[in-house]
Parts: sequence; C-alpha cells; structure tokens
Amino acid sequence: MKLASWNVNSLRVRLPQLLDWLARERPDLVCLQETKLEDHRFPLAELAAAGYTAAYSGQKTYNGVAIAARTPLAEVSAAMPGFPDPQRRVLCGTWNEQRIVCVYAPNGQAVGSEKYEYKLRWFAALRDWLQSELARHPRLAVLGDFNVAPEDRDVHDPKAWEGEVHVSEPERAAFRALLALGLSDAFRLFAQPEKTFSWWDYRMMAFRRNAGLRIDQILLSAALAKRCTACTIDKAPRKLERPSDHAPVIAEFG
DNA sequence: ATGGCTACGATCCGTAGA
Repeated sequence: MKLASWNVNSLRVRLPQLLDWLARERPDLVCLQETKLEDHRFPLAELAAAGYTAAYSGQKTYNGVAIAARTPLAEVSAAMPGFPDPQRRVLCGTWNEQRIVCVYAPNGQAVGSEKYEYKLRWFAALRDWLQSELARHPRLAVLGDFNVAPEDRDVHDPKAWEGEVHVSEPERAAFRALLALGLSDAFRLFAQPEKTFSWWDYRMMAFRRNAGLRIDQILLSAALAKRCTACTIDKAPRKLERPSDHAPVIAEFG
C-alpha cells in the first residue's frame, strides 16, 4: 500500500503533472492541497480515466483539498466539528479500513498577525478533532501541508528563519501536540538524507540552492506506523516546467 | 536593499502564498 500527499498549488494548472505522476508512482491514495477549484470544476473524469475516484472540498482561488484513491472513500466529511470555517482545509474519509485525513494548514503570514492567531486556533481544533477520530479509528493517517517545519533540521537555514512563521515555537508546539496524541511523523521513522525538504520558494532559485523547508508531512497512528516501510519526498515533479512549489510525500506499507 | 516567483481574479495591479 502506498499513500501520498501533494500540495499542487492549483489543480487546474497542475492536472497534467498530477496525471503523469499518478501513472508513474501508482499510489493507492493521494491527498491534494491548494486545489483552488470550486467543486463543480473538479476534474473527476480525468482522474477516473486514470483509475482514481475522488472526494473533494474546494473553493475559488484559495485553499481546497481532495483525496484521490483507487477505491471510493466512505463516511466523508469536510469539516472539523466545533470549528466552522469557510476555508476549505480539511477532508477525511474511511478507506481500506483506515481513517484518512487530508489537511491544508493555514500559512499564518507573520508571527503575531491575525492570520497567525487563526493558524494557532486552527491547530488547536485539529488536535481536538484528531483525538476524537483516533478514539474511533485506531488506524489513522493524517496527510498534508502542515505549514510547520517541526525542527531546525527541517529548515535550510535555521538562523535566518529563527522565530519566523512556520518555525516559531508556538507553531512547533502545536505540531508536537499532534504527535502527543500518539501520531508519528512517518518521515522520521527512517534514516533520511540531511537537508531533505518538501517546499522551495519560487524565487531566488531556491530549489537549485535547496533552500527549502519540510512542511508537508504524513502522520501515522501506532497501528499504521508499525506497518510503514518507507517515507520519502519525491523531488522529481519540482524539477518540471511550471512546477508546484511543493513536492509530494510518499509513505509505503508492508 | 523586504525585493525576488506564481496563481488568481480583477484588470493592465493587488492579494496571498511560505
């Protein structure tokens, strides 16, 4: 079994790349973020032709999440209970005897800003929601763009980023609060090359300089973590013409 | 030196992303 997550930064623009990538990597399920598409524009037919069904929750211009999988999801929900939010950032479903949660965490813009406060409130709600999901679904995977680099080794230049949004201590504490529920960052279950990132700024040739952050993660409950055999970040799509600024994260299971 | 890319929806620049 192969699960993946990819912030495509516009599914309209990236659909050809996604279809190529699905054909090459053949994941059983992929969580997508920043689809930026209203639901009536979701490319269901193109994905069906590629062998995937999908659940999706989108909006115009911003945000938007989707889960494409080889077999349909059940018990799909696009809301966090107790946290009404017009921003389409979460989507979950039961699939193959597992609970799958796709997340696109708020960016936060700048420490101390209104959007930063929203980001921290959003993470608190996510923690509470995942706690209740875990109680009902021991086999839980949370895949997405968390917009937090959990540790300094997830940052190309920790000194330059110190205290900035994505690495600030309250954000990292919010991320650790998810791990404290009993979830593992799948990437860190294995030895990894140093300076492996999942996002690189479009500007300043950041990708060529590997000036990135690891802000896309796959979190696994204990029951899934013990079955996980690998977690990698696929840099190949970031090298294409007109790429997303994020690379896909892939987890494989025995 | 606060820039620099990209996507989007509005125009022919502003907002947002990270």
